[in-house]
Amino acid sequence: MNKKDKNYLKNFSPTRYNRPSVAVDVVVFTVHEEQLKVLLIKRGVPPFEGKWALPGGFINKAKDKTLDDAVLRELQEETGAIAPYIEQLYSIGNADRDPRDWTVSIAYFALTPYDKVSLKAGTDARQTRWWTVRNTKVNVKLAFDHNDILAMAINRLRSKLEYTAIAGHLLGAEFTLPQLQATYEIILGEKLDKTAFRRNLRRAEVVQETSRIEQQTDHRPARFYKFTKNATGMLFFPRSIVRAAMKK
Amino acid sequence: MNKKDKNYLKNFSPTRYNRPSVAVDVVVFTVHEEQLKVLLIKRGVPPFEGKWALPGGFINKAKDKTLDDAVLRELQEETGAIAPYIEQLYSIGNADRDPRDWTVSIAYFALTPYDKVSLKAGTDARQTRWWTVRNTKVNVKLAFDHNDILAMAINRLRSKLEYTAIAGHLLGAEFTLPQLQATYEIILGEKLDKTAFRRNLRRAEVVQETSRIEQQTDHRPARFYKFTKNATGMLFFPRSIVRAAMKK
DNA sequence: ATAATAGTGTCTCTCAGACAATATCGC
DNA sequence: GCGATATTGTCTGAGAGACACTATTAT
Repeated sequence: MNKKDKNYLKNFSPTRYNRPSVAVDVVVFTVHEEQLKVLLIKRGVPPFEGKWALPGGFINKAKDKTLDDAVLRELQEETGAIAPYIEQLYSIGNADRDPRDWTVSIAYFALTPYDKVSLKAGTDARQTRWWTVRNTKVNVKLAFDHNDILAMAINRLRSKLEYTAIAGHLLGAEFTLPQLQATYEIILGEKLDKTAFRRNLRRAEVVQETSRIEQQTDHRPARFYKFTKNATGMLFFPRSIVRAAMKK
Repeated sequence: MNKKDKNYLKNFSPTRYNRPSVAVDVVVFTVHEEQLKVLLIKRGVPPFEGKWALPGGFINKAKDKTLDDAVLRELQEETGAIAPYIEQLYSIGNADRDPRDWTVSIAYFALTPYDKVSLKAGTDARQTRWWTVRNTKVNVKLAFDHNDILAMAINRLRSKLEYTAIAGHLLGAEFTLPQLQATYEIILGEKLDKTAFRRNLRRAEVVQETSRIEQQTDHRPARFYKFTKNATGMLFFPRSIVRAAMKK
């Protein structure tokens, strides 16, 4: 920073301009009981009091150094959840989406295994629970434009499954290949070919055998696998892992 | 909105909380003289006075109804450009990127034919000009974290060429197939196979013949084509149009 | 042995990439 | 015709999708 900049900053007032509000919202997904689920909270304060909404809230300049900090903080505060995978989704901003003010929401989407989230029934009247996703919707009208954000997140999730292994973040550290394939099928809503699925996994070198085998099945037990790298989110397939989904 | 909401809003003060600043920035690309170019402006005021930067600026709640409004307004005000294709890129927000304040920037990227932009040398000291992109960079250190945003935009542009026809927005309404292929090759930095390129275009049904033919060439003249739909940005290929680029 | 699911082998048909052949302009 | 580039045709190897076959558990 040069001298002129310094001088300018001395006279700069951060509150001089009329600013929009800035919030972050998170779409947290999991898969449980053969269904794709999304984490929602019931709002305890206006506006939209009593309506279900995505977890989120306003940036706190004192607590948050970055946008990502804000997302993790809100998620922790509102749901107690720590999602192993988070990525930015889209930003929406306009004069009408929040009755209080011109508001920008930076939306994120996150993936977590079902059993990593313990929904403590908050001390206040607020409720948190998983809602089943059907097609690109939940069966409830959400606060603000959160139905739109949810639909976007679902589309992003589906298209990312085409060429990444991020669905692994919905399972535990070790998983069987039938489990992994079932996860893909649940989210995509269609059956995949076993041979092609495994061939693609093998070629992409994203999973590796463990010595562990399923116990007490009434059929041939499956072997457990784990992902090869820490950065599961960055596991790209050389070709689409679910080509079938691209057909139609 | 219910009664309780209304009552709440009456007492709501938009300036009560300490908010971050919100800006939009645009990475405008074109192709000219066999090179990918990006539109930059020289800053006329602190901070980073005299440094080159992406066009952009703060949201104006009075003038802008939406984020997209803000982008188009800033682009028009600062460069006189009207880009036929704009999409949101990414949002960056933290305490350090702008010395004035905790700032969120919502970055966009845009495509335009070279001759659609007339760079009027602004009445103030501000300069605007096209800079050549080499690899994922321009040969200058930009203000703020704009080098990072630029790199992101270039990567997004390249990967979008794999499966969409958006490069068409860099050309005029009518273009020859060799021109279109050359545009892809310039941006991707590698030669593409002519047969495969045309076969993919044909299968995707994204272009259609016109009756116009090149004039005064010293070789066989090429036919002009146009895109089949208005929404050129949404032209998806059933397969990657430039498979070669995925090899390596 | 049977039921049930895990895991593998293999065939076929499509298609990407390579390259050759042909077409059409100015000179 | 010649040089240059546009446009089309064809061959070949790789790989996706389909489906049959083998493996391993409990009963």
